[in-house]
Amino acid sequence: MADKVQRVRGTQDLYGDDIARFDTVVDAFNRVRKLYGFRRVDVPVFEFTSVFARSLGETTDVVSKEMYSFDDRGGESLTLRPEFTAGFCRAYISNGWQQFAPMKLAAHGPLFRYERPQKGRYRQFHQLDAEIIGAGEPAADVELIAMGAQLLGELGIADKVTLQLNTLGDAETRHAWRAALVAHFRANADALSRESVERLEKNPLRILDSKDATDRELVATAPGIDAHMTSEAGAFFEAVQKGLQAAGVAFVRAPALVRGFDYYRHTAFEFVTDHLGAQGTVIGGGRYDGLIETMGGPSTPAVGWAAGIERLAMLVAEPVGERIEVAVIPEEQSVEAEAQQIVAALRSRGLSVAMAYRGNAKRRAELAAKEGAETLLYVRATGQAKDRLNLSDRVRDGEAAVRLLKVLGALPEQYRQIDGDDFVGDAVTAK
RNA sequence: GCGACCAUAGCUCAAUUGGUUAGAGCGCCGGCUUGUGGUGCCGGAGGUUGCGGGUUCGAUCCCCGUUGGUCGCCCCA
Repeated sequence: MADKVQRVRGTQDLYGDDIARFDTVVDAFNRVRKLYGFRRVDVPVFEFTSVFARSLGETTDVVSKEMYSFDDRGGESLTLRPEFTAGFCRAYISNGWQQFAPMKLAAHGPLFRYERPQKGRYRQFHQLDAEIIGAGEPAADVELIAMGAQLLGELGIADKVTLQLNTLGDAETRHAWRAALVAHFRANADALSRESVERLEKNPLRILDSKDATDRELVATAPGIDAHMTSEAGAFFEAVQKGLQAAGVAFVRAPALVRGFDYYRHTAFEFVTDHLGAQGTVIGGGRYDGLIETMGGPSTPAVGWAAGIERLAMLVAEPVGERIEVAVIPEEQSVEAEAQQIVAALRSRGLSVAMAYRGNAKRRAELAAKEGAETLLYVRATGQAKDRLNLSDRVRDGEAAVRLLKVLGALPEQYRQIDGDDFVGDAVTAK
């Protein structure tokens, strides 16, 4: 139905558990990136189309058919960012950030790609992103990957994820390897899947991670990169592996692991899981030493990764939702003003408070319980100030007394003489 | 861009080989009960079965189209 109120395909309305999981991931990222000295940056959600077209490669699917591009009112072609890296590099060049190099940067936010939605894949999706710009040493790769590993550990999902590591070599290595692969697959082209025949022209490295069964047989006999590695590239990869071992980061060598975008060199890695169906990569990244220079900036080595927030969110344990600490329940309308004063006092002392103000006393209590409040404070219509309040704890676990005393201490002076008898189900004495 | 499966109340699902007023639970609204309270009971609102067409005496059920969802291919984090 054309006039139906509906959201755009591939977008999400996040609420409740969904957004709680989302926040769990982002909070952990912010905690961990500080431990490693990565500074927050924020770059625009849209850039000139050329920023992405040039960096990702004009022929890649992302650029040729998945970007949200549009002309603005001034006639400029703009594009909603399909990834973070290109924007980071553009900012690095635009702002002369080489004065700060090496920079360790972190960002998170929405990205946009016009793809068919499926599990773990959306048209507006969200990523965490970490980059080290201006450091060409293998120790930078190690630090970056170690941060990813620690993030997964703090999210409690390290046991569901494996780090796959490979190298794409330097330019010379990559060239030689690519030529050998093309020769190998071309010789067996008639046994190749139709998609892989196309890939042979566009991106032959991608044949290596084809899911087609017969492709996989050819991949198994395909030449590896190691035979084509220059001694410099080999030494670099060796140093990365040694560093990871020293840092206690477990990994497996994945000789068929390649990257989607043209700009990657040397280290390539993915943290993958088999818990998410077809979209198993949870963090993916690598080194992109030539990118900033090809975009018109100074020759700058760099390495980075991106992580799918939605994918990580699906892996983390059931989150505990946000809870109200105290529910204030005025027995009837006549005491609502008084209840409002108490609510204001409690909130100003840092307690999260909800006030029930609909229906009869019974209904109000139900609404309060629904907020998940641990502590209930009833305000009665009769008696002295100290008698009008009744404080009870709904959970009644070992911490109940602590919670009750906390609320009591935050009450306005005239209410503090509340009777011990008014506490329910525990031994608190308030006097 | 390609393929498979799915589409019933706000939500999760029923409806016996196509059969007459399409049901339940939860949620929502109202009432009663309950003297420290997410209880129990009663009642109520809410559906042109995604949309359009076809077959049939008759379609939630079968067929075609369309829109949307889910999963996979592709791509990629």
